[in-house]
Amino acid sequence: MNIGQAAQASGVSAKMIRYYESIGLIPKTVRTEAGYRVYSDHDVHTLRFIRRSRDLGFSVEQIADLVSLWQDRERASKDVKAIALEHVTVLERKIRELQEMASTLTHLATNCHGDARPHCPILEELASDEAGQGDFKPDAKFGLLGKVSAR
Amino acid sequence: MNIGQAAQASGVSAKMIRYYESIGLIPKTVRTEAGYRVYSDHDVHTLRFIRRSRDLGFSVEQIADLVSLWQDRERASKDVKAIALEHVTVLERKIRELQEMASTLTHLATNCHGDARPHCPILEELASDEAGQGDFKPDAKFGLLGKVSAR
DNA sequence: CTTGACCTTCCCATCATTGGAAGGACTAAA
DNA sequence: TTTAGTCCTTCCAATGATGGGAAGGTCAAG
Repeated sequence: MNIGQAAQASGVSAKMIRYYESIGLIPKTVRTEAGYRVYSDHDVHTLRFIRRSRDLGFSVEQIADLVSLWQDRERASKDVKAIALEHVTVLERKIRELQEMASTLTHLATNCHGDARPHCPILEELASDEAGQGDFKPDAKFGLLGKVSAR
Repeated sequence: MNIGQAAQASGVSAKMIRYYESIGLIPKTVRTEAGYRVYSDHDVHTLRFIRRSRDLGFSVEQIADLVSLWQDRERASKDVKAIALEHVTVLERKIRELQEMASTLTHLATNCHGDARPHCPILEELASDEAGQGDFKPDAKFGLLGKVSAR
């Protein structure tokens, strides 16, 4: 099976398959004489596992751990559970941060007439000198907005 | 006031102030003879407005619009409200996506013994051939995970 | 033998932010 | 006045996961 077919069968784009190979998430495949990558059903199964993990928001690093646990028949289920729960913690923090933003904005928008006049509580809040959200400090890098999931 | 002081006073890092200037979010400042950027209290006020907007998860592009509305005494509050509500919509979608991930994972983790034995429903789910989450497809680029807010 | 669909590698862009290097400017103390 | 230390400058790179696209090789069908 070529990379395109493996992509279709797994739901992981050919681009990403090559990327995952380049970073070592999946092993280098066999190649045809012409240099084409060749995939087995087993490889597709692994790719699907990876896609599922991405859909649940796991990072590539976590996925690497999950894949290796998956392939380890001696694994302890607590190791898997720990990764999952750790991720849940992160997800919940992000959810709370987003909810705080949304509720603040919803509140401000509710108090904004939304007409042709210039008076606007939203701008007033953004421009106010007070602390506003107080100590609200999302985790720096890749904290709240932006990429939440793949695909 | 130098850039470092403006950074402290506004809560926007010196790095980001230079960046915002480079992309045109804020105008180029006056410079001293030696090339140092000089900031006024008014500039700091604008920077604080920007930081607040970032804290609420607005993109730089949206912030540019907000700043220009802020500085426009003829603005219509409905234009501001539209930006805010549009953003709320996006936030709420992300929240739903994250909640879906979290609840799926929590459910799976609940059914996982989390002991030294290898049996693990989490891995089983990730490895299963069924659709699993069905048509769950977060918006591609910067969909759900990752950067949710600045700072 | 040509056409079109596929594959290869390589580089670039995204988004906001941080880090660091190399070098100049300024300030306070010796 | 020299020196140390802190600030400033610009420029380049990395982050994380992904897509876009160019330039060129391969393959199957007509």
